[in-house]
Amino acid sequence: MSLPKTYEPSNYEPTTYALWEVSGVFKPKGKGQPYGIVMPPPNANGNLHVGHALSFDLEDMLVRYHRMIGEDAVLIPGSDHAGFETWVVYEKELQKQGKTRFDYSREELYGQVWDFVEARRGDVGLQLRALGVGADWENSVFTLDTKVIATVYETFHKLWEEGLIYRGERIVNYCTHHQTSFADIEVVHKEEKGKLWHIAYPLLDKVGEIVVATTRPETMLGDTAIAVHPNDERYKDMIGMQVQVPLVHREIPIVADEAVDMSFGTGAVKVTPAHDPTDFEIGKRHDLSVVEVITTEGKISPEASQQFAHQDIAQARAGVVNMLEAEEIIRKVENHVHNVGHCYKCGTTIEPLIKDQWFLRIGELAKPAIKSIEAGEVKFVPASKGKLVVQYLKNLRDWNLSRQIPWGIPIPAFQNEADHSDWVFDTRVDDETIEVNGKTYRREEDTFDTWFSSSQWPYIVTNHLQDMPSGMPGASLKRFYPNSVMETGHDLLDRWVARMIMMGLYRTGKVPFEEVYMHGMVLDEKGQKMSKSKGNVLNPMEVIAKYGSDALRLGVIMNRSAGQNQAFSPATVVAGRNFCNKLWNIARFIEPHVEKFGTSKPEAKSLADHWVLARLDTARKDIDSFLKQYRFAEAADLMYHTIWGDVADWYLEASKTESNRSVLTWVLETSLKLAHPFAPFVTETIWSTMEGDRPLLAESAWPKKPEYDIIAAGEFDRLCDLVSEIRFVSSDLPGAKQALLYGSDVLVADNSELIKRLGNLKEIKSTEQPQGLRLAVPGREVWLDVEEDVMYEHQTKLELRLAECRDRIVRLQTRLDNSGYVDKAPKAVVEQTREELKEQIELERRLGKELDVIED
RNA sequence: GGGUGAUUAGCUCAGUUGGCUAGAGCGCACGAUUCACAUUCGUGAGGUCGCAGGUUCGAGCCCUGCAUCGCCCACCA
Repeated sequence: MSLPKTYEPSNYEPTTYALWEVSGVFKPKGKGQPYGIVMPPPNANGNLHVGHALSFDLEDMLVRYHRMIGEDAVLIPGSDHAGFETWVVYEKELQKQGKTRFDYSREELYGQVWDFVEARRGDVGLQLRALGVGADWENSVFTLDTKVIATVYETFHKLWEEGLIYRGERIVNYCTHHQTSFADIEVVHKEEKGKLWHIAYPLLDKVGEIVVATTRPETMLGDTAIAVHPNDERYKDMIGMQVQVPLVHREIPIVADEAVDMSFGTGAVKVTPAHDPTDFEIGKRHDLSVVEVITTEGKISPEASQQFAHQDIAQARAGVVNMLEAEEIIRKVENHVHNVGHCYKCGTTIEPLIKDQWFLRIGELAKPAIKSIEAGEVKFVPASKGKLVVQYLKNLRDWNLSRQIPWGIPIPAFQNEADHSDWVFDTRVDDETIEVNGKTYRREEDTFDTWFSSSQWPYIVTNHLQDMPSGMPGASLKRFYPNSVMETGHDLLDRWVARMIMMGLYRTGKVPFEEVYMHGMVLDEKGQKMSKSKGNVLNPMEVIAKYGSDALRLGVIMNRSAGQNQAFSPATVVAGRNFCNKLWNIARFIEPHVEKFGTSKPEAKSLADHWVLARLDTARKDIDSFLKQYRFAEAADLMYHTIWGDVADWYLEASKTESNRSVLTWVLETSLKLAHPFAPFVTETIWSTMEGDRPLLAESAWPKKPEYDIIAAGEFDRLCDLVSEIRFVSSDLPGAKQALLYGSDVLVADNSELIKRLGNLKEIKSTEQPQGLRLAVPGREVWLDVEEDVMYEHQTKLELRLAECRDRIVRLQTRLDNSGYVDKAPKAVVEQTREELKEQIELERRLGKELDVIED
């Protein structure tokens, strides 16, 4: 025996992967129906987690399957510079060295982070290989590769030329710790307990005051108006009057604006355009001046208040409240729970600040995307995600593209030193200043939001926009746009998938992919979200080291449905590991019988032969259908049970009585093929151990329908029914093996050796004078030869079964007596019920006879 | 506040045009075993499918309401 007793994944996985890689099987062939998946690029800097394992395993399964059914399948890998994510990690490194970002230029920092990432970049590739992910490594793309930057610049330029890009002072979400702004989507809102202060502002045009309610009294230093609702009777008379801001004694107007909610607080709101998005909008409508109170460091600015200058926000708030109390103009303080934005990395409260940023107008881009999705040009699995994304696209506001971090693609824009409103597009981003038409322009120091480049990933990776002669390396990838399917986590629906559809349509006029499969999150064993801060992140490499890569794959895909979060289950991984070992031992059993591998044609002789061919063929068809519907867990489950149950437990056991080399060979080949997408390593390892000239399993063809006789296969089903009944009845019987007696029963007569082995019987004898327990199997004339007292013990069990059987008969009969059912249900269903009833009546008769014998 | 998902066996979960006695893995009980595999084999126990109504010949699945848990989105100061 050339294979050891148990499968040890770590002994084979690396060499098996090398086999694939050397053979070039993962590269596109250039002919056949294109099937391309672009991998959501993992962060180049860092380790994979189990969620990645799920994602990449699903992609790999799809690609392996489509390759085997003859398509030109490719998985194009990549890695992500992950702008902000990586920057956060690197900034911590800087901190350790006692440095900050301000000690270096943008170029220096970019270079440092590049080296930092480069040193760890290989790890991700190794981890992906350990997962068994068969990707086209030569065409791997890094998100900062020249071709990426070039395309991103083209896109930005096109958007600029078409007026879809603008630079504007807007309220941005600013993290004072990371010193950068964020897109709305990157802000995490949390409920916080705060206070609602009611503060009286004295009127200047008449005696009196107007009371406003605020959660942020310190921002009153920057108030430039009070706003009320135009329909609010309480304040109608005051609209247009001037009031005085306490503490700073600025005169500001009372304006009417529909954005004000009459029912909240006092119905009057202080307007601080510099630090609140709504206030900013009100400010624009009423042409209010803007006073910035809070700096990018999160301190009070000296321009706003000498008194509170350089204090942090909490301190200033306390100070302001104190002074207001001293002036006796706080009318009321309420407890108030409200949502506050936080940095998703460090938890710092996000400050809405005014900054000059680059924005992308979303409206015109979102419309075609919505239309395409609604027209079904992009199909979502699960379908509900399509509706969600449309909802999201309809409510999108303009996209802030600017990030104040050096690790990213520099924004290719320059500002006229003499005229700050004059900006030009230029890609010479390495020059701090450039000359255009005799004027000096200074470069923008900000970089793009990572998702701006990521949103263009499908057409960049496939070189779709590049003008390439067909022979050129990389030109062959063009046929993979639009991608066949985008497989990614449902958490990226908004920030990535929606944007890819928008940008894909914008640049190429085509949707970037035809289908989207969204997997759910892999939670920890207790069902909690995995996160670094909780320390419950599971490294897939540890799981692989313990159980093997295939076991991990089976463990994460089984028992899981699309879009649904689910806890990681070590028990399922163990089940996967055991399955691999089962396959291994199936191979060990069949190996001595194997004829030439790779060209086998099964010649079925016995009933079992016909049956196993039928079972594998049916399984193949059903796996096809499951995989086409992205029902991975069901496909894997079917594969698992067909191989373990049908092949191992029935067919191999049967072949111990009568073996058929050609069928055994085909069964092993076919099992390996069906299992390959789900367990690539162990199947390829076994495949390569067998005799015969043939390609690697990974490049072999998916099984085709073999020749078999459906009647013979059905006969074997009858035989299995009999064996199951024998086992069921004898499991209760005390003592040694039983003997089976039969009357005129051809199936039993022809297969007595087989039945004896499978039923674990002492012997099988033909008899004219039956005795013992008559077995209640429709169509059979068989008895278990047992002593009388044993029969009495068995009586209760029989009675129970008889009762159940009668119960069923009543139910079936009632159903058939119901004219509504007979008239309205499909004929086939009614027919089935009739058949069922006939069978049950037959069973009842047999059970009755069995009991009669005992009672006599 | 809006949206969305979940609720099925002791545990983790499948169950896609409504149709046989609701399934899997793990766990549990009983039994087996030199001859592919104890990472094994055989047998079994265990479920009013969250609750209440409705539609239907027929509902785990469709409709309405309720309850509990989760996730996402959101500029009520």
